Amino acid sequence: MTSTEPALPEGTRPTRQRRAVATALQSFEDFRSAQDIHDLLRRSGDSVGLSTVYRTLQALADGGEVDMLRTDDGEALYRRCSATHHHHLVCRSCGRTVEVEGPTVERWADSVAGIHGFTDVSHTLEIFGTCPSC
Amino acid sequence: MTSTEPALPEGTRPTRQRRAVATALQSFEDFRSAQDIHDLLRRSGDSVGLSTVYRTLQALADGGEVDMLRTDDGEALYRRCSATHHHHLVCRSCGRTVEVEGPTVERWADSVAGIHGFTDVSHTLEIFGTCPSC
DNA sequence: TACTGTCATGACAATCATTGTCAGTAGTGT
DNA sequence: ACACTACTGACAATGATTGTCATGACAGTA
Ligand SMILES: [Zn+2]
Ligand SMILES: [Zn+2]
Ligand SMILES: [Zn+2]
Ligand SMILES: [Zn+2]
Repeated sequence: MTSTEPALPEGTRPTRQRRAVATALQSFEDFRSAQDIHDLLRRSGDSVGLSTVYRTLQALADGGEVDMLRTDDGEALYRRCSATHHHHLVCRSCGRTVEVEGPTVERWADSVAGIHGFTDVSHTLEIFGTCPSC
Repeated sequence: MTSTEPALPEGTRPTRQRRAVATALQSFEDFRSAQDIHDLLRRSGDSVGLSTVYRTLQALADGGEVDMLRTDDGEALYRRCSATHHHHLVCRSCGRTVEVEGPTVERWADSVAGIHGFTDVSHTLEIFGTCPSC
């Protein structure tokens, strides 16, 4: 199976810049900031304006094509993930990330919300730790 | 049972300002930003410098006396919570917050991390939805 | 190909939560 | 009262993110 590039949002133009961002997202496995990715592109010769990097990442995140999480100090990090619903196990020191699934948790979250009468439910769940190599 | 004021960190002085912040935290049930709390204090006549509000909230959060979560756009929000480990069910429109516990989830998170060889594990979990009154 | 209307880009400025500075203030113990 | 610090707050600085808008690229049409 070939890993697929994040699909660009519907009704937008597949410009060089957007393609470059989508491709860059294929080149790492951990979560990176918009600025990291901007640097990555500049270094690879495929330079893209910082605003465009931000806009593209946000569009991809809105479309569910990439996952976004916030560091402890509020910075947004992005990562190309698989299409199915999952959560992350992230190494605090090197950033290595493993996708994990927890059907039980999903059910639990929905059920708890339901009991309290909440509708239109979503959740965020991330696990942090130190990976074996760190 | 009387709801207890968040305890000020060890080895610090119980100044008027810190007490004011701790007291303010008793006066609301939802998550509020440092600036919200700063306003609250100013309005109540118990004015405290903004830097001090930030510093105090961070100290309380570090000490586990208050919980902190990040909005979708990265802003830090604080709330006085109970002492036991729990998670939050938060109304996206009015902010009403319910503390929830999920022993199963805790175990699941630790177990998943263990399977992948991660140590020193922690996790974040929040549930969002629309509350009955919204 | 030339033309046209629209979307996208990027250099730059602006925002805004948060953090740093540091001289002045207020606990705390003697 | 004194001395020793920790604490405070007005203000400046930081830094990620967003807004601006003139210029450029795309797609469709003739
Ligand atoms: Zn993911
Ligand atoms: Zn690691
Ligand atoms: Zn809580
Ligand atoms: Zn509500």
